[in-house]
Amino acid sequence: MPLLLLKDLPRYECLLEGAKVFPELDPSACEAYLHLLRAGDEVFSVTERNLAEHTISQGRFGVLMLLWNSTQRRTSTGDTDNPCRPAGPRTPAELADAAGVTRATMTGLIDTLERDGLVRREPDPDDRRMMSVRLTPKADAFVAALLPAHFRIMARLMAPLSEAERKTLVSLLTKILQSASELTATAPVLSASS
Amino acid sequence: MPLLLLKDLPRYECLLEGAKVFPELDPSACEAYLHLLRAGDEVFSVTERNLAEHTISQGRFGVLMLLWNSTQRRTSTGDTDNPCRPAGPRTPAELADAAGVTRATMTGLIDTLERDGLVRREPDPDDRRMMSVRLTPKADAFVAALLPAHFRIMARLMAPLSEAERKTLVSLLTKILQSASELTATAPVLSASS
DNA sequence: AGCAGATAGTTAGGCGGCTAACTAAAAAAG
DNA sequence: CTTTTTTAGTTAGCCGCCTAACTATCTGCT
Repeated sequence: MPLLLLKDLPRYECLLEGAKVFPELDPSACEAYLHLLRAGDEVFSVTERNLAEHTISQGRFGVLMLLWNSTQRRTSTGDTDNPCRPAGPRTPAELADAAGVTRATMTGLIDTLERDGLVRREPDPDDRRMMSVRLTPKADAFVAALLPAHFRIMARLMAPLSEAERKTLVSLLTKILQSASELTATAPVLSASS
Repeated sequence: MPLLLLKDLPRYECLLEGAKVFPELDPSACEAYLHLLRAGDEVFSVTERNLAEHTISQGRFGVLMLLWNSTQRRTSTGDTDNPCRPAGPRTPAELADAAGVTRATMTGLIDTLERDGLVRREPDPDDRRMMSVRLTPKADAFVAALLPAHFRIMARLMAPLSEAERKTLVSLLTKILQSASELTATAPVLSASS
């Protein structure tokens, strides 16, 4: 997320000082929060820069990956129950849900991908409201050429962490993800609650 | 970072399977990468939703915070060397640097804040190219009213983590931040390197 | 059958990122 | 002292995100 605020994260002492003014300020929570956003944004922008060299955005890349997974499934040799390849060709609505964006946004992404010749829209024969989105051969080659560098960057980013540290990180992030989901689920009226 | 791809993160077995096809794919690195982006995005959107209830975006909130810090310093009782309040009133260029956005973006943010009466632009008397951006009293009250809930949300998000876990998380994220900076600094030609 | 409501996709308009091009002013070079 | 270069800020235009409103189609109720 762009503009995640504060290129230089505040020192811990400053958070302690802030806690004197605002009793709600939990310094260690705030520090973790800021580092999480900062690291996420930085990592995001590193991969984004790599993708940009191939003239594609994170969003469109995500759509290609989702469709590519579907393609793989279609051409795979019969392991239709493989949980790694759950679905077949996808509709804009499915893609939007999987990517976590609105359908309006997906329309725009598919527009751009189609203009660039990476994707085709085909009407669904059974339900005339629906469309099927498919990768073109050009897109297959494009993704296959792109992925090695993409994976290499992930490996580079995580290089300083041992396997154990990576597991720890994932488990900590999972806990945070959990509490974030709960905050999202419950009515967001925390203005006065504990 | 909106659209960070994949609402449901892939299972670890699927990453292992992918590693068979792409030798560059480091499963634990990829898992950590995906969790980091996912958690960062989720946490971001939780706070964003809270801010949106007060009709302000993360970006504009960030600008207000930067300016608010300056204000605090100006009104503080003489501790001019306090590292927590490094600078005085700020120019658009300084704000852009501190927030990590371009000056063009900062112009837009300040435009909106000024339109909403939270900020004033004042010409610099010494250098007629420069502007000074200052918070209005309305903005002071606004920020003071907003921060408690904001801090409460951070605390809620990090609630499941112990103090020790938070320290661990911060240190792991710091390592990742470090390697991300190195990747940013070195010419991003990793297509063929190790 | 016929109509109300749900669903798929698009369109319109706003915001916040970006780059690139521009203006005005200050600083540096000659 | 003029000319060139650098710097501060804005503008214009693209992209991806959003919400809200709209069209077309399908589904279900009576």
